[in-house]
Amino acid sequence: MPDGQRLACRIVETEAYVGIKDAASHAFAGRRTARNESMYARPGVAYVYFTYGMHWCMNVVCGKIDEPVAVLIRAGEPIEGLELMRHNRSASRRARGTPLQDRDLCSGPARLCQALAIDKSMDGTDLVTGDSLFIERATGKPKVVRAKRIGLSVKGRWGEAPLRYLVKGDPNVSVPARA
DNA sequence: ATGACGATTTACT
DNA sequence: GTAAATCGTCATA
Repeated sequence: MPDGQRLACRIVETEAYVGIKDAASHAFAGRRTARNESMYARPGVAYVYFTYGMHWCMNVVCGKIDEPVAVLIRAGEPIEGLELMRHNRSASRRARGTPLQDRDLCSGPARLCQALAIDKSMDGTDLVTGDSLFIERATGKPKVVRAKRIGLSVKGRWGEAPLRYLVKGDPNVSVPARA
């Protein structure tokens, strides 16, 4: 990070967007625009997009070149640099808000990006070889469960597909697994 | 050029 | 539970 402080979290929740057939994907039906160009890049690249007029979200591109498959990073467990994360997060939270808990730092796709200071400048960077933003191999074998994806407007097959993956029982997930 | 909308978050009733 | 916040992007014309 700019001031030398390292920020780290353990990814505990993701969602897959599986190509041009996926009606919920930004690349549905082969849509390819300036915004989602990174989805067509080589695997390991970050696809960072802006949404709702105020939020950034990050994906990891997983498909081959020209094959727009990506995984949205939806939540993480804060590991390192919590102080700076709190600062990053409280910047946008309105003054009277409730105190920021640790679990509020990275428990959502836009929250996580805000805590880690991820924005458009990270779009298209390589998360495998990068040094300013990167992903490390996981340690341990968490129990992972599947669920329907969150926040989609599409109905039917692609709205119902269980393409969300989350660590069972982890308090940092954005929305608890439904019973 | 214009209008509708969004892979969300937050506050409020 | 509902609704506001807020603006870049994209489809249509």
